[in-house]
Amino acid sequence: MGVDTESGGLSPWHTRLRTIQVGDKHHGWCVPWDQWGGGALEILNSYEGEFTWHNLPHDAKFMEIKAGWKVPWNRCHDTLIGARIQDPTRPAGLKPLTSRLVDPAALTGQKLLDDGMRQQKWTWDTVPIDFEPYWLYAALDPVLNCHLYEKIIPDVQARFPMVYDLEMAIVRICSRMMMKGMRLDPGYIQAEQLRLSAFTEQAKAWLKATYGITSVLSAGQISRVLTALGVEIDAFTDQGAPKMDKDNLERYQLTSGPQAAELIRYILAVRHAVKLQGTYLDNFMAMADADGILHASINTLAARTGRMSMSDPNLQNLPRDDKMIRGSFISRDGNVLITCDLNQVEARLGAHFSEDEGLIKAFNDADEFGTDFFCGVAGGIYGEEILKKDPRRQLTKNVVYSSLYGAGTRKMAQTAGVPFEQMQPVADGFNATYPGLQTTLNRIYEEAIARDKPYIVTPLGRHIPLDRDRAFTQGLNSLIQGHAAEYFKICVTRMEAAGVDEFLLVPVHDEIIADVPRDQADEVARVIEECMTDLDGYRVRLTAGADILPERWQKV
DNA sequence: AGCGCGGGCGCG
DNA sequence: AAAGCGCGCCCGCGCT
Repeated sequence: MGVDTESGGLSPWHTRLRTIQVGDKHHGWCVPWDQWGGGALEILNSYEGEFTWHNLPHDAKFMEIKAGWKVPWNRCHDTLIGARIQDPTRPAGLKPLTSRLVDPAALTGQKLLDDGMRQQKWTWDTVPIDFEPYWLYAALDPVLNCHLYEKIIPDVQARFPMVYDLEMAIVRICSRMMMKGMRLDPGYIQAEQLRLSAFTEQAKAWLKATYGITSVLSAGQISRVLTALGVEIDAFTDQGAPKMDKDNLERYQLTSGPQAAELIRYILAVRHAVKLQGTYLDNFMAMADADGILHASINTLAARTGRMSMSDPNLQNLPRDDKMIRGSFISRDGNVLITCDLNQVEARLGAHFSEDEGLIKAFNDADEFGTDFFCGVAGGIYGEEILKKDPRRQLTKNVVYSSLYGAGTRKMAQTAGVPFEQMQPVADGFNATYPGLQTTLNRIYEEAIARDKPYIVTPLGRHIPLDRDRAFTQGLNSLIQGHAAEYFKICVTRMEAAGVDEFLLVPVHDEIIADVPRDQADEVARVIEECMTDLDGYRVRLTAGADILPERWQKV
């Protein structure tokens, strides 16, 4: 049975459920929730077979929160998940997908509905349920979904069985995280908003009065003023516009006179303040529910590598070093927040996949003797003991990570902030001492481009497509990032099996945040660490470290 | 007014 | 021969 819902908007905490639709390959029913909701639930409850959805976690929120219906996860399929496993780069919306895989006519209804809504200025909340294109194509959705099911799910279950099982488990666990949501501290946020806007207003007034600059993001305005102040602009975007990003402005700041330097200092400070307030604080408040809980959306299969993404708002890119933004999130009463992240998981998987004896030994030594991995690697390159404060350690670290990402020596030097000539011997020394990574990088590239459409295969059997003209830089990184993503997802399913899934809040690529009653914190932190640890499944250990945060999402 | 894009910037 | 990977959100800008 195919199931779908229509609502007034995307968030069940801000909009209403309007219809529940059910259907099979030949019939679809569109049931208005207000009038006949009980009937729809009757249908769902009396059915004992398997359900198919397109973007189950989205509908699950409305079904559980608005309809009070418990999703029978073990009887549910998701054709969106299946489609993204088949090909993560293909448009995966219900209608584009159906038109491609089943019948081109699937797209025609969308246009009628769009035109009608535009003409009448209807939104998803106000379009009348009896507007024919609305109910007609709502009822069609579960029908299309049943056709899609046949094209996608058996194929995915046959070709990617472990990946599909893992992704369906993650959809279930992350749905629970979304419904739980994160608790905000509104007083704290408001105070920070006021502090930031006081600065921004004063600085903007100064920029306008002194230089006529009305926007700190306008490259045109800024470059004109800098030029007038004697700065020679020498960096440009692909389109030929003056490049006014942070790196270049900081460069001009160092080489220009005091006036230009002061101007740049203000521009960067305002940009930073605007970013913090606009991207983060304002959105936190705007998107919170009536109880001050923020239910950010998790896309469990967003990136082609299998990574998750988040939106509305994205909680995976909160500033890390400045504690202010993360401080907006607090534990529930009587609870503490726990964060647990995998230790250097990409570098460890790089060592694992490279099969390089030196890199593997460097990790094993570091784990066994509690020493620093990068000091060990640097020691191998330079043939002498390297201490943690030695600048050669940082250079080595840059070379290791850049290599995992397929960067060339030029980019390595740029990232490290050193001249090319200084980076070259380090890169050469690394490749001579630890040749496995280069060999693996080349092998993966050759294997991938030998295929009709280039792709790599992860240990779980996931296919990650590569762009042919970028395959060299994507290849090894896709394998590492892709397996890190699926390993992390496996860890999360272990947490569910261990019974701590009820505490989980947010997945951040290699880190999980949890909200735990204070008296269970030590025990849960230990369990989560254990779920993220694998001591013998790889050529190096995969380990994790948990921190208990007494109040806010801030390391102490 | 709404849309798409480029540029910019936050994270892992 | 040499080649940084993956996201989401904000604003300015040109276009419709």
